[in-house]
Amino acid sequence: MPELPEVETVRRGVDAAFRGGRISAVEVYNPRTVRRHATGVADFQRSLAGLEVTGSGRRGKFMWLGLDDGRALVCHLGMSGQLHVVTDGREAHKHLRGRMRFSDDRELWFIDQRTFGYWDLVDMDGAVPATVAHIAPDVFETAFDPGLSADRLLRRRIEVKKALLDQTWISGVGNIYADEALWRSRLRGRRTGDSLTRRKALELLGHVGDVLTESLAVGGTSFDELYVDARGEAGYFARELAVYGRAGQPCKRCATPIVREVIGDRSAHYCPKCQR
DNA sequence: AATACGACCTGCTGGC
DNA sequence: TGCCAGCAGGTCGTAT
Ligand SMILES: [Zn+2]
Repeated sequence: MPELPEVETVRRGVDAAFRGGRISAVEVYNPRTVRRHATGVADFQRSLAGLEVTGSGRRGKFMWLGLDDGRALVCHLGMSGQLHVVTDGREAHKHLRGRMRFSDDRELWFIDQRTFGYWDLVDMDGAVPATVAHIAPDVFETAFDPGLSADRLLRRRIEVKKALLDQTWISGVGNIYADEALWRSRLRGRRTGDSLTRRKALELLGHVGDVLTESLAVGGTSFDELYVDARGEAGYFARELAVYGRAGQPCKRCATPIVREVIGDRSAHYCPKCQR
């Protein structure tokens, strides 16, 4: 569920709450939460206790908290993950997977219905954690090079929709914003990368940046309680969506009913008239 | 190298 | 009421 705007919204909330904070104890309630940590749950919990959160970072949908031992706590939200700043004594959530207590007794809760999200403690590899090094820069990073990215897309034989979901090409785009960027570009997701002009590829990348920026400005997209920010607040971009989840409803440009199809085992939504 | 596909989960909805 | 298929904001490992 959470794509770049949602993850960035969460990161900002967590950073504001815990930058400079010291971790006193960590509890993991579902071992899957720490499945990527090779040395296991006990080592994970023990290693974090006593460390200070020095800051935070994000690349695409991967976010992390920087720690004063030089490592990072990588947090991926998967399809349904949330991080909540808890300052009261609220009752445990049904999908509470992990809990981190700070020295001032505030807590960071990881709630995740489907358990595709995870926590991991990893060494840094330059600017990003080692386990994030294979992910391409997102469109907001200074390392992002639109010309280079466009050129790479033009050499791809896969559908553009699939390329947009490939986090090793550009990161941060998921199923919602892929469909929205394609609609804004008047491109069908079925088109292959090598069928685009360079100009069109650059236009697509521009729309990716625009839609992510606009969504972030209103806290991201929330359809239900599965996505809320670190304070439990919903985002408001759902009302701005042109195609995602709008099958059968009129295109906002030409009133033709939006069509749902399947590309690469994911739903895809488009206007059959004004997307080619 | 690039591409394709199943696996990993829980829960909700709609049809019979 | 029960049961089952289908669907959901993602990524990774393995096989071609
Ligand atoms: Zn249209």
